[in-house]
Amino acid sequence: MRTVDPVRHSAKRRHIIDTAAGCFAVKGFERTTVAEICTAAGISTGSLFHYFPSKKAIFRAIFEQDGLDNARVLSSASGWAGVLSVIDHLVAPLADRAVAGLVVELVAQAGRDPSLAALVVQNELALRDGLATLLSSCDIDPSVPPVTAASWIQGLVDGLYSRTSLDPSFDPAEQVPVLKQIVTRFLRPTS
Amino acid sequence: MRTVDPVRHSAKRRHIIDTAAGCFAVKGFERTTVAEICTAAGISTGSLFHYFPSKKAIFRAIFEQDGLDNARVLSSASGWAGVLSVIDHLVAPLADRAVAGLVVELVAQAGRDPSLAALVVQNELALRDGLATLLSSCDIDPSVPPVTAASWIQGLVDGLYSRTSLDPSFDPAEQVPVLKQIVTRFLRPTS
DNA sequence: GTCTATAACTCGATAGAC
DNA sequence: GTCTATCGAGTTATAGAC
Repeated sequence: MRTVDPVRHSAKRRHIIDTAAGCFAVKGFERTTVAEICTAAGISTGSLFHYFPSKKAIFRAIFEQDGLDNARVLSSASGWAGVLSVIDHLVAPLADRAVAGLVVELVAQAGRDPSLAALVVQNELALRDGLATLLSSCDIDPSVPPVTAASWIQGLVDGLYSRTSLDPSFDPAEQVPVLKQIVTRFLRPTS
Repeated sequence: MRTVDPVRHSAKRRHIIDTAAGCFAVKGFERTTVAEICTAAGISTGSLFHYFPSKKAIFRAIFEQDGLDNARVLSSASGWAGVLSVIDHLVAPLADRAVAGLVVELVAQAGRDPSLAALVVQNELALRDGLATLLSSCDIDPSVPPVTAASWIQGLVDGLYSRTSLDPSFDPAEQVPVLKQIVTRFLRPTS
């Protein structure tokens, strides 16, 4: 008889990931202690290490989850409206301004951990190719190759994150429509 | 009577800055030793510390120099051609792909050094405002505020750096014309 | 906790420009 | 003669091994 409910297990895992992401975003990776994550998540350290072997593993899991989320959103998107919905999904985390700091932490840690860097590259390429496939089915300017278009959508999203973290007067929520306008004028100049 | 030649002095300073920037770009800040910088620059450690009080000061000076360069280019630019020339200047460092790693180092160090972070913010805002002033004198879409347009040009340049460091198949030199096309379609949709 | 290796930084001396 | 640029061995702090 198995007493473990796989649904509960992954829900709890997800809860720890989300809580830890919030901590890392605010305080950075090194400065966040495992004890803080446990307190914030309302669990014991023993319980946490039942789900993750190390603090690094939690950090890594955040971005594995991110890759899975992107894949899910991509698979349920279609047409030009789908492209815009993927953009919405990519920028949604910025509703909490601190996540711009989380990305900074990611890049910093990736510089010190090649396997984390490999995960980042893998996620980026998967997103690029998924977006490119989606764009192929849209009525976009035929002079722009879909992979180029996809890369630049990623680049614009990167720019939104970068501006948010570097310019205190830059309000990402207010700038999302501008981002979509730029994408639209680039890829569908006549519409 | 002054025996110091200010031209020679600043030329040597500049030489050290450029050499160190190359080292930092390749190996990162912590992993490059001042001995390596000295060897690369063809000077002794004693000489290096005659020009800079610390290794951190050299790193900081790279971005102070960058801010000065940007200000110089901005002041000699005018009209739409000036906007494009500023973009050329901003992306020029990517001719050496390793500099994408230098900005990663900058972000990582800024996270640990508030005074460096302050310098970064100051440079970003100065560039934004300089670009906005330049754009005000251009014939751009009046529905886009110049400060918004300037921020997004910075965002696109950030995106180019970010894609270059994250996607090995992304060739920045080849993508610069695309960047300009995006900016043009965004700000001058009719031309 | 102690030890060692490494790397940032110091200092006194020297050479040469004015 | 004075003042500056240069040198490089020496000092000290620290990070990692055991």
